[in-house]
Amino acid sequence: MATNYWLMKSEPESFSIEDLKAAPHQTTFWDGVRNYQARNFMWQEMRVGDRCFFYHSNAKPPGIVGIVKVAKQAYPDPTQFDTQSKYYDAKASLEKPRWYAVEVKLERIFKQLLSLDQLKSYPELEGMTLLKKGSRLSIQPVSKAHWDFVTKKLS
DNA sequence: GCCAACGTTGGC
DNA sequence: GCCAACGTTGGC
Repeated sequence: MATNYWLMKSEPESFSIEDLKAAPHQTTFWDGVRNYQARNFMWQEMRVGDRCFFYHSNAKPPGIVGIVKVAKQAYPDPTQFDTQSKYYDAKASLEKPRWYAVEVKLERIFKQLLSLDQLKSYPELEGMTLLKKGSRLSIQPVSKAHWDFVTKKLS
């Protein structure tokens, strides 16, 4: 099956790409996603080996900072069952989990980030979900053309 | 810290 | 099933 491309947002203050670098096996479980569209992408479309841009949101400046790879297919997010967690969801049950997430592994950190301003400046990236007005989706698909363009800029 | 855009919840 | 109220995201 063809590899798909994605973009995943994280606020560096809660989890940065440096945190991922320092994590055991440079791998992390992408828990805490509580948006159905984002969940559906992880749960139903992401496959092991898919690659994702790691995007720092709410950062100075915001931008793409690296690439991660899907290391494990989606499974139920345990934080939804944990009453101590801020991600606890009373409407979720073990029999009927609501929230799923994948594991990702660090692939590379770019020497310099590609900032949101830069991304906006390229006509080649027109139509990219990230750049659409009002787009807040934290997990989003990236077209192969856009993926190739960005990785070429950063190579 | 502000606030626009968006998603979710719950009363009716 | 509508929609107002509320909460969240995320750039600025």
